[in-house]
Amino acid sequence: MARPKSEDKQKAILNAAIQEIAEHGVSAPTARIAKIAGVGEGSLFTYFSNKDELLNQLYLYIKEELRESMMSDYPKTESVQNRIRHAWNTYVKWGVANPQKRIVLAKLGMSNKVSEQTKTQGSEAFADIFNMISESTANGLLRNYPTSFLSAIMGSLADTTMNFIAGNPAQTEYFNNAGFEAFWSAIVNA
Amino acid sequence: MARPKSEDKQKAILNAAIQEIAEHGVSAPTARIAKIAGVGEGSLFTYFSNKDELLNQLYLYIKEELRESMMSDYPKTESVQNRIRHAWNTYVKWGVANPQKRIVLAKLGMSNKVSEQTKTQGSEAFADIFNMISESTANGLLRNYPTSFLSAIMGSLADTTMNFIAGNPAQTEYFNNAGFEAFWSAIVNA
DNA sequence: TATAAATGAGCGAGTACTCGCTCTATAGCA
DNA sequence: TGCTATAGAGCGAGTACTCGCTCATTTATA
Repeated sequence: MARPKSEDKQKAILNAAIQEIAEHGVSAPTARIAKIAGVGEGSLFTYFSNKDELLNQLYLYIKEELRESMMSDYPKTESVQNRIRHAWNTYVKWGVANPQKRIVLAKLGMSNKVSEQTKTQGSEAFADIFNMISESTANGLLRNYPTSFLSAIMGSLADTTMNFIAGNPAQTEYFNNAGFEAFWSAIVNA
Repeated sequence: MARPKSEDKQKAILNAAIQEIAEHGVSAPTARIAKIAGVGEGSLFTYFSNKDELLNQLYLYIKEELRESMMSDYPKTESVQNRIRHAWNTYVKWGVANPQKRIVLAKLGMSNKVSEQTKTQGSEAFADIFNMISESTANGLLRNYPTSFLSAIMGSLADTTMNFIAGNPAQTEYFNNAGFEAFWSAIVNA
């Protein structure tokens, strides 16, 4: 009966926010984000009730994209090592291909503008990987650490790996392999 | 011939900045920092020419304190594994004892207000550890990765460990040992 | 035509930093 | 050992600017 909201504009705002926040931090002004998105500043507030809401939505938007990247061809039937390797590879590949999104995720995570609830919601998407690790710990294949600890180790070593690839793209293969080797040795039961 | 600057006030400002930035991020207002330090806002600018300068000095201030913590009883003559373990233990201990400083270091590091030069200067203090790792790689004791990569692995695994200890202080010993075990397995030559 | 999206000037609450002033530790002198 | 001149620390109201957000108006769609 009236003018409908446009999904395109919502995404334009989110993508503009990624650009601006990657470069200038979470304090990037809404005026600038709107300008880059090609909408009026007022419109930003018809799609997001306030800036905090935008930041929380942005966090979930990026996490969801990452999830799709990692899960689209997830090899459910292969060995645990192969599945973990697949998760590692797709994560690193995504991070290298999307440096801004990776930075924004990190900045948002540290910003105390993103609520705990949002963060929890963001990790739920990765339940498959979480469960796989959990089962492998029970098997005795992996060290008997809490699953959340093993996941966090994966995250931090993958992040470190991506940082080195970002600083030296010619060595992408080398650092990806070295990183995984270190990670696997760290978690596998000796 | 005139009134001398007070080292106490300078430190009061730096410590107030730690408190405020840990809680509210690098955008914590200078007015608030000055108030908590117990000095006039104007005085803040006689000790630091602008806010960026304050942030860079703060970064070095914290790094220096960390260095002292890690190096004060560094066992130069012991085995490599013991020295690395000592570095790990003192780092984790410092981080657990100084959660705010650890957060501030992370926030500053991500903020693009701290210059590359400052960051370089901040890592120079840890040359001893860097060299030890470098020699141990040459020995064949550690995996043949770039020393900077091995150092980064240590940093990120120690950080992850501290996060888990922070969330579960009763398990301090457990996570410290588990973290080191994972770290050592990750870097030692198989 | 009724409704809601779209807009950007405008608002008030901050922001980093300045400025004119006061206060005080020291140097120099007797 | 006092006394004073002086550089510069200390201060916080003021300044120019930026921020998130609103609202009156215009535009597009069911």
